[in-house]
Amino acid sequence: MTSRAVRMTHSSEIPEEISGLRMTRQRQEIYRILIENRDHPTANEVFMLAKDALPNLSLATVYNCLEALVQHGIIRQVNFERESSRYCANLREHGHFHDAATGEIHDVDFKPGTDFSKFLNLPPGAVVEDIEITLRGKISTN
Amino acid sequence: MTSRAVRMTHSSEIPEEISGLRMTRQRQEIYRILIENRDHPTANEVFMLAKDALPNLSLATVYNCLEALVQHGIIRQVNFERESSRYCANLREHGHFHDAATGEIHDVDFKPGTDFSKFLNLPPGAVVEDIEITLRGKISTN
DNA sequence: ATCGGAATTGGAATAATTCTTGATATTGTT
DNA sequence: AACAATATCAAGAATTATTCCAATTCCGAT
Repeated sequence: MTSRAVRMTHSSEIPEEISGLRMTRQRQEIYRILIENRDHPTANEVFMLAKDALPNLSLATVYNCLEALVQHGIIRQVNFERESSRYCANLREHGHFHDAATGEIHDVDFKPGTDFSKFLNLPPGAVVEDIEITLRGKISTN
Repeated sequence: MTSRAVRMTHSSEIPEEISGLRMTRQRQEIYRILIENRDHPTANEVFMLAKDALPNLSLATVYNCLEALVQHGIIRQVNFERESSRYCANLREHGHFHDAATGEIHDVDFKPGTDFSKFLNLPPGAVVEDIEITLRGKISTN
């Protein structure tokens, strides 16, 4: 009873393979870190978090793994301004709110059934494949 | 009869000063290029376009000028993925549509009166200062 | 005309990411 | 199980956009 996309291993919660991508120890660990760590870490932050499980991991490998996971639609890459890329295991369609005061990034879900392109004057013939919504502001605590 | 924000020079269409920023020859030229050139050029593209009017302009100056213009709200900086920053003299609130096939970037106006934050589940207390909408797709010609 | 602060220049420095290469590991095939 | 083919990994070099820095140069106010 192996599902089409995912094959489970006996020893771990993370499958051996996800949507055609072989889940090596490095990829598993990096994916696990992103699942447990929802604050949109950078490649370097992932690298540091992974180091104690995989002491001789290299940063290049972190980049390779993140790239592979992104390419296979397993995680998302998030860019804000010209800062380092951040990575995110939340695959729901969502935007990001950047708290200018703390630097924190919060996921922002779209209210169900919202079609943003309805509110935009798109160029004629435009077919939208992807929409990215990023908000900047602060969180007032009063 | 000098207006508060803008003082005109006799020889050019571009004011000597805009919202408190002294418009030097370099800043004028760079601003002029962005007004005439609505395809969101990069700093380097601006540099090349400005070279014949200002032969000994340096790229660092282009970056300085663009930064000054952005800081004073005279132009906008636009980032897409991890590509070079692009610059844009269109100050209307708008998003960007990236044609994946041609690489072109089209401005996308918001339909009047649209409040996008109404369709987002923002974190409690969030005060939105800025919203950025970027679409990716292609333009079908049939 | 002079003085001081701002702007410009050119080159060096930085930082994130990508590339390269050789070593290892994994898979499919016999 | 052995082998070849392929994929992955590690380490460091290379790249690219951007920023920094120090030395002029420019401009406006006195």
